[in-house]
Amino acid sequence: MVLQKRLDYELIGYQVPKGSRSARGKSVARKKADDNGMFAFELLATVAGKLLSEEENDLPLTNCNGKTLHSITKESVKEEHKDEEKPLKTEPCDQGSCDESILISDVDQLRQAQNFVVKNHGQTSSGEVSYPIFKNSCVGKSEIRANDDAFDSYAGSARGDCNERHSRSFSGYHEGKVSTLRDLMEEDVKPPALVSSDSSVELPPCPVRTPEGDSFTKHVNNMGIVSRDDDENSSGCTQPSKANAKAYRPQRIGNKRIKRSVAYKYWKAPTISKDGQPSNTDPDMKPVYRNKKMCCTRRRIGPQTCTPFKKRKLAGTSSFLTSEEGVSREYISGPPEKFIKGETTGSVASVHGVPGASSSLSGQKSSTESGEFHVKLNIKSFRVPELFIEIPEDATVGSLKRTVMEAVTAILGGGLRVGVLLQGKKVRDDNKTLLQAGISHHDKIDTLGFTLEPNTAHTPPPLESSEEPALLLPCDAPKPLSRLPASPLPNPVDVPELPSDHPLAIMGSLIESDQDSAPTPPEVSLDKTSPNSQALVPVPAMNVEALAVVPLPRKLRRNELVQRRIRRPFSVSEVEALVQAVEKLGTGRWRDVKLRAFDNAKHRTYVDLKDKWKTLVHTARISPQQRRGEPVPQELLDRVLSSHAYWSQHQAKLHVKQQSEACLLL
DNA sequence: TTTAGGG
DNA sequence: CCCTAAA
Repeated sequence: MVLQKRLDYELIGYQVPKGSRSARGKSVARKKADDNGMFAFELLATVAGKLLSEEENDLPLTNCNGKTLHSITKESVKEEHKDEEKPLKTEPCDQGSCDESILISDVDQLRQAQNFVVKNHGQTSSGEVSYPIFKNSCVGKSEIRANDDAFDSYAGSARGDCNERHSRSFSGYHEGKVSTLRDLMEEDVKPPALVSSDSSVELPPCPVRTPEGDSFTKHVNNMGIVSRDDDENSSGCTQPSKANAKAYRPQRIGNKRIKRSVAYKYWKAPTISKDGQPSNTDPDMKPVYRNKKMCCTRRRIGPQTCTPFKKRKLAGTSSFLTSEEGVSREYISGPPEKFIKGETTGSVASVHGVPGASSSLSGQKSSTESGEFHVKLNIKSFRVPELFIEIPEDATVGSLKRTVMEAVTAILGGGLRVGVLLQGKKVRDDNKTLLQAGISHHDKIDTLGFTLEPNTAHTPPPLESSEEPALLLPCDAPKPLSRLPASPLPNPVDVPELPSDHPLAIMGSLIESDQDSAPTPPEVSLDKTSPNSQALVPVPAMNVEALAVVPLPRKLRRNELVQRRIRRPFSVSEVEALVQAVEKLGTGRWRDVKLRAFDNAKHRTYVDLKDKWKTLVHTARISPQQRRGEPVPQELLDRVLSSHAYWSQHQAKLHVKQQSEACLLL
């Protein structure tokens, strides 16, 4: 099963500092195969945030060739919303040099913290999601593979925001100047091959016209993340970014492409612009172009800040790896707070996750504090613990189904409890906040999982301790997803929403489970050798990796052992044998009857035979219309009655005799 | 363990 | 079929 998480980021675009060359290493952030793709976004967001923070003020952008490019600031972005036609202006770099090292260090930090692997782009191996962040100073690529469907859905949702001010998505401004998560997002969507082949730039879903320069569609040449689109022609910096926006006029490849375009939020200009005016003062976000200085600042989104911008949320799911899943993916936009803190610029608001629980797709503006993140977790399925069922081969499929159902019911009948696992440890204190529990912490979030445990309360404590956790949902999931065999349960468990302080916290947690609709669990074994069937015995799933994480209390299982035996209706032949034996031995010698007629039928105990006789007598006394199940020949029933009468009398006689004897004794 | 009955 | 008191 898959656990889907939604993380909301605010980050949308950023201005690349002139001096930032750190990007030039063609370094690629690659996430481990088992990691969630979300990290890529985080990384991007972080980097972007760093860039922004470092260069709050307007910075000139240069392409690989050193040519000054148009710089885009948040403000410009804002303006652009209003006036799309307005071209961006190029600015000289006022600010001091930007230190490239910053970026690198950030990446390193991220890598350490998040287990990122930084590699050259080319090193990405199959099975891994590669997130090339910087191809080189001039060109950045982002490649992420994601499910198209998911993306589309996301895009669609984003689309709704298009009309709203500030909500417009832009993939980039001026060539190479601005790269956004969107770039990544888009790239992600397409398979690598497609990406590479596709040179066209994607437009925002909304009816947004790009100005001459198609600012929206442009990509940053210089640094940072550049969408592949730009790249297509030039692999790397070799290709100078096009200063002319026109050159980059986006091409629409298809609806799909368009849909994919992700809406990004714009950052509001920092409170203080270069000119010294607070940019955010303008509630309307009136666009202002500053030729010389543009402010790139991030604005905090929060009630207090009254962010004018609407946010768009990118949804990303950790399930990137498993495209086949068809799971909707959500992308995270915006860097974690953690990273934000490091920002130096005072005037700049840090990028942070969108607090609001508002659906990412909705594009609603979140009113929540910046510190709050909402994550949506969706457990699509879960795996059923192993069940061992012994059933005769002549049993019907229907009986098998019932048996399985009984076994499952026995396990789950008492209800389920949800357990939260963090790094394999159970979080027991329900009152803790996620932050307190450490879920918000990056380092600890790698593995967030859930367990579904049988509710012991209802189940009487049984005998042995050999139980295992009924259901354990491992978080790590990418792999499991792909290989889930599964047997899905009819009803997936849904975990609506888990708020988390940090979106990333949950990233690591991908829960997947399998569910198999099949009533017959894979584990079911049919014992052909023995005609007899035994009761169901749930086997602990401890041996399963996924399940092994946390041993659950063993008490739960007891009643499984005690599980009711499988119902095995007597066949006519059995009835015949029974009647015959009883006629000879009488009622009251069931052990002898058993040995005589059912010695080889291990699943028929003398109690069973006695019970059957009882029911036979009852059946014989009722009208045929009232009888159920396989009809018993009337002839047998007649024998049952006669025999019953005979032996009853005989027994009575004996009883009387005994009594009389007793009396005599007295 | 086996019986005998109620559930 | 289960559960159990009684034997």
